Amino acid sequence: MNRPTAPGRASSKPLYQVVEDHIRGLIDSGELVPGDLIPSEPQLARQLNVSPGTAKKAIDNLVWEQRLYRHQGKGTYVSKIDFNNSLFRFTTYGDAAGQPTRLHKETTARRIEPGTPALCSKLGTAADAALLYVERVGYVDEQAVMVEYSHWRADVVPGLEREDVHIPDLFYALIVDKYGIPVVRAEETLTAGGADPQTAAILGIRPGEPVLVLNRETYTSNNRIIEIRVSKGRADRFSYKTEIR
Amino acid sequence: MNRPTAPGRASSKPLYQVVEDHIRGLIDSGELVPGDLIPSEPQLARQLNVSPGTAKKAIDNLVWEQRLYRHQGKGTYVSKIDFNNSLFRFTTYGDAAGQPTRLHKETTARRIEPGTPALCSKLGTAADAALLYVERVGYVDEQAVMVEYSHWRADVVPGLEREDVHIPDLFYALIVDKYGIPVVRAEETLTAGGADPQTAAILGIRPGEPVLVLNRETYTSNNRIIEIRVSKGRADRFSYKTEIR
DNA sequence: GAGTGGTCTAGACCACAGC
DNA sequence: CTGTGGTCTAGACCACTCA
Repeated sequence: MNRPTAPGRASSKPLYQVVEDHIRGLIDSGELVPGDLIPSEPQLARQLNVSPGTAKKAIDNLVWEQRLYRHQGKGTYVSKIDFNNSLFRFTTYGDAAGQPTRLHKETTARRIEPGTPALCSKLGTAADAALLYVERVGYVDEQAVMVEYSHWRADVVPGLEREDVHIPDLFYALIVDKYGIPVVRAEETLTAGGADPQTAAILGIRPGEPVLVLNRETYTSNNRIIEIRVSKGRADRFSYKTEIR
Repeated sequence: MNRPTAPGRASSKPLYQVVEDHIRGLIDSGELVPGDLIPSEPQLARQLNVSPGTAKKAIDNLVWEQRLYRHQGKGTYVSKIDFNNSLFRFTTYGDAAGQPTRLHKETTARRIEPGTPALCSKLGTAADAALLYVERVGYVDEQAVMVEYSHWRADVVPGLEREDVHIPDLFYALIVDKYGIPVVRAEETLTAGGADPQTAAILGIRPGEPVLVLNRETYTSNNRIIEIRVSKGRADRFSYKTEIR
């Protein structure tokens, strides 16, 4: 029907990239949200007039990028965000064995309060808009090892300020399941700092002692930020490991 | 010659993984070192009795893992280690613009000295072996922002203790070029800590003030460690950023 | 059994590098 | 010119999931 290696025109882009862009568009536009099933390989191939192998290669690339995942016999889905990739992965540092002990979080404060101009600007709200503030403490073996200070757009999580709404360890499960808000990605910046008095009191260290500081901005569809979070952890209990090649 | 989808026997491993393992073996054994050209796709296919497409897929995977890189028209090579992937990437934090200012390093001390038992054990030497100690300071705009304390197996870098041997900013270029030692990979662990007196004096901060601490172990062929390094950087000048999806 | 992805083959033509 | 990797096609059979 159409010439095998015929690029649409003007040489230009490989066909599999056209397919990739098509899928990426469906995701970025919000037409497909995390957890959705995408069209099957043969369907995509027919829709975009390419061979099945080319459609497969496009999907392969997006699977590599972790934007999609496959399930043999069922289909290919849009990835859900995986906070196990967070830089704030816990590693039992001082403990004898090297196994990653479970971190348990408790909500220690939550309220609606007016946001600072900086926060509101990033969240894309009016400069004096009310925000939901949530403070949570992470424990390992009864010992407080981290604190997180989190600000949300109050309009996207109505009712969450009520004390009787339980916040699970995996905050985002609640957001996705209860509010149906697609959490698409997050950006994290890791650095070190001295403990402020509040943090020091919670973690049981002296003010000024070193802590790891993680800033996170969480995004929903259309590149909108819905949460800004600062986490601080005891330096003797957190570290991050990689391999360079 | 052999049945198309016939797995060697016992169902077992996909053919492209067999090819991957073969190449990985060549690399890990030191038979191929970083920079070497690997056999071409058709050659690999013939050697291992698979179709060219399968060989290509195996190479694709290894390229994705960054163990190989392709150069169209020339061939496929074994990757050189890329320390730009280091967690200690510099980000001009306090500076107005966001451009990554260049970090300049100077060697401030080097000598042969007996290693501690812990160091010698990791480096695989006798418990009291002499090690090469190198101390370097990193500057940005004349300001010291990081220090690195490094220990090397003295036997692999003979003569490096002499003051007249210039150490370039990219230490590893010297190791690879002058000594021909393949630097294969490195492991890094990032955490925070308080500045020790020596570090504090160099960085111009008060002892105990927070610094980012990066531990690195550098590997050559056959999984042998040749260097153990600790880097400490001013917390207000270093950070590490990622995206979670 | 129908549909999905997973593996594998066997070719085609193109673009680039180096002689 | 030859050899390399880069793209693309058109099929085969297998393994899994679900109705």
